Amino acid sequence: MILSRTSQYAIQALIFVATRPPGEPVLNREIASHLNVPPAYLAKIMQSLCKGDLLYSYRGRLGGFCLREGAAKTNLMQILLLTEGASFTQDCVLGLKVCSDATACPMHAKWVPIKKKVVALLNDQTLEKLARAVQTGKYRLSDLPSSLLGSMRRA
Amino acid sequence: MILSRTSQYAIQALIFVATRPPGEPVLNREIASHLNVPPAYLAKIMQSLCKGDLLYSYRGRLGGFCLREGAAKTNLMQILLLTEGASFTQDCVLGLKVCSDATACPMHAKWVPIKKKVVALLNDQTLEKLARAVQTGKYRLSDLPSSLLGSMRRA
DNA sequence: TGAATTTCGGATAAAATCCTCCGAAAGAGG
DNA sequence: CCTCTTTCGGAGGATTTTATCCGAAATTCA
Repeated sequence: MILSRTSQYAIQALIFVATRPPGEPVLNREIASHLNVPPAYLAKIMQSLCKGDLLYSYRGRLGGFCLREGAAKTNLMQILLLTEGASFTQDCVLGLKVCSDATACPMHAKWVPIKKKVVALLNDQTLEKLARAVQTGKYRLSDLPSSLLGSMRRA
Repeated sequence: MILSRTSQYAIQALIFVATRPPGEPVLNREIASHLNVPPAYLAKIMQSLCKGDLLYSYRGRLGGFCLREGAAKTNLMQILLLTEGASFTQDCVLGLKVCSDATACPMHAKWVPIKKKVVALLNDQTLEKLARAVQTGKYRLSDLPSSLLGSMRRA
């Protein structure tokens, strides 16, 4: 409904790294298997997150990825700017090239307040917060073991 | 940020047809040129809207597309069910296969209320309402003439 | 009947997104 | 030094989405 797979993988991976002790590099392989995501594809995404200055990468043994200093304060909006591009929250819902308060599509007036809420939420949710939510055990990043899948789907 | 091009074209086209006198078929060609949308592609979309029981189609001279009786009361959610599929509002923001109140991703709790607002809006906006908004002249469906484009972009 | 017009249906092309592969570079440890 | 491990970078494949084309069927009108 909203995010590309690339964005979803990027956010998941960053949260996962944020749950790990800072300074200890996490392997791409480890992240991918924990998130159940294609490793080779994730590797590309991790690369772009390095270029976006969110991660450090280290090669060789003891290599892997670490959050950059301060990156724990990164919010989802900043991540999505990297993965979805700047027009992410700017585009018109109906796809008009120009749609502003001055001249708008028929959804504009009702849509803008909702979009503002979405943007506010994305700005508010930092890796730190999200990682903590996972660490408490109340929320999760990985898929459920298939043995539990049947019972949970119905919930 | 939210809708596929197909969905955007579908909604635009339906609103446009809804602004025209009911019972007078509107040509695909006319819709496409007014919305500035690829005609051959729009034709496919119109076809699927016919199969989704939103439109009638007539072939030959005096042919074209009309809203089905009662279709003016169609809301955007119903249209998107046709164009995006049923999972449109059900999928997890972070892409987890299972994400419910019982076992959720770390965004779930904050995301659900916003999603509810989006769904409520989509349910509330009918073709009738949207067409009327266009007819008053306050809102528009077509792109701006390029002569005005420069001044409006800045608004 | 025949000509013109329009949608229908299927095949196909183009572009974007998602994903894989592989050699090279860099680092760790023996 | 060599070997092993990891990310890097570029090329390429697969799938989905977006878009085009064309012959056939239906309809109108002369």
